[in-house]
Amino acid sequence: MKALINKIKSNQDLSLEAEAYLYAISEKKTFSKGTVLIKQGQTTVNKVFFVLDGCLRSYCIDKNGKEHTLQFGIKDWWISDYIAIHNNESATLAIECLKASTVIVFNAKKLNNIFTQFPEYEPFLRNLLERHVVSLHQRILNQLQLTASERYDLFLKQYPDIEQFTRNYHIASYLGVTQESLSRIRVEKIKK
Amino acid sequence: MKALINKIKSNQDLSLEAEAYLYAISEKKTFSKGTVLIKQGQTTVNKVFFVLDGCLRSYCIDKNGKEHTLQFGIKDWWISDYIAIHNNESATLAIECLKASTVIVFNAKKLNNIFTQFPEYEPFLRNLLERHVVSLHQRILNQLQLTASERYDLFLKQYPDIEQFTRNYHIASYLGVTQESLSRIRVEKIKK
DNA sequence: ATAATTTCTTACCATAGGTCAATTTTTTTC
DNA sequence: GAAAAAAATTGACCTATGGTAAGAAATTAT
Repeated sequence: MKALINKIKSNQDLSLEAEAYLYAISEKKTFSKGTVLIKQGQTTVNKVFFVLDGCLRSYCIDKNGKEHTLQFGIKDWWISDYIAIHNNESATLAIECLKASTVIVFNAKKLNNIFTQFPEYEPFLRNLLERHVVSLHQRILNQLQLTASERYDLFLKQYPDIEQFTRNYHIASYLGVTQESLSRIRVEKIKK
Repeated sequence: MKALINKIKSNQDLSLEAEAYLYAISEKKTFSKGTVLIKQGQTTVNKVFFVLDGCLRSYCIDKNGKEHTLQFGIKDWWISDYIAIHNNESATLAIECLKASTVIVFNAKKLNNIFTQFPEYEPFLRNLLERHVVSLHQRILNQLQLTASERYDLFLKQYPDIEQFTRNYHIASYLGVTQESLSRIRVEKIKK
């Protein structure tokens, strides 16, 4: 939790009250590998996670039973089902721990109300959202213009240590290829 | 401009000073079809556009000379090269008018500074960014799980009137297929 | 309106990536 | 650490989409 507070403080001041409130609406928790934090289809999504340590993944299962990974959540990242929260609908995504992970669990509504009481948090969130938008723009452009192999290279650069925690099909479903294709791509890379 | 002010006011109050400032940092302009508002590679991007009327498009040209459309900007949408603005680098995208368009042009820096003087704008922007993030999440998931034909169907639902303004290759490059493939998809649809 | 230009369609072939199934390898469980 | 389960690889084949090129159609410019 201190990690998050310090992160915010590195960019702006924070009153003691504001800091206290953040503690009040959150809870540090550790989950074992395989724990499902949000289940696709559950009727309400009211939690947002800040990752202190470990590795989470958000994904959906389509009508054919195939998984598609939207995001990996590693140290210092936020993860949740923002589609469900924002549209106030049942969970479109599942979130699971790919390894034992320590996260700060926030109540989504309380976190969203923090701004009415402590507008001082606004710049922090604005910056966070902006960076998120930019990274999503980048991801879409990459998906449009790069081959599967190039996307895999980029992925390894962006998440240099993640392969220890993920199964190949996690990465494949993030890149938008089958696990078999990713396997072949990996073989090609080794050859070179 | 009134349209934008009213939009903000529909969700919150706005002081007269704050309203006046918004006028001060913006300028309503009309551009003819084909006008390039941002050129890919230009050294600085310092403008953000709010579309009052018309249709814009942001896209990039890759190393093979192929275009990839990131976004269409229609009535009431914001459009710019947020990648460049946020990373403070030269333009990664181009923005052009697909038809004669009236937009409000904002200075990006001044728009970003508006919050230090008028924090009352924060909730509006936060909401805007959140919705944007959610729609980008949706787009990524769609790209991962839908076929080109399904993505086209969805596109037509999301932008019911846009085909009047766009060339087929604009849409194809947004969906991530070649213009020839889109042409074939369209033929299949007519058959059914 | 007519000519020039751009865009769209279509036919043919090429290819990246998908599917399925068998086998090997790795990871988990007891 | 052995057995069971899960994941990764591999091969054979398949399919959706891409590439090319030429002609048709639509749009734009004169």
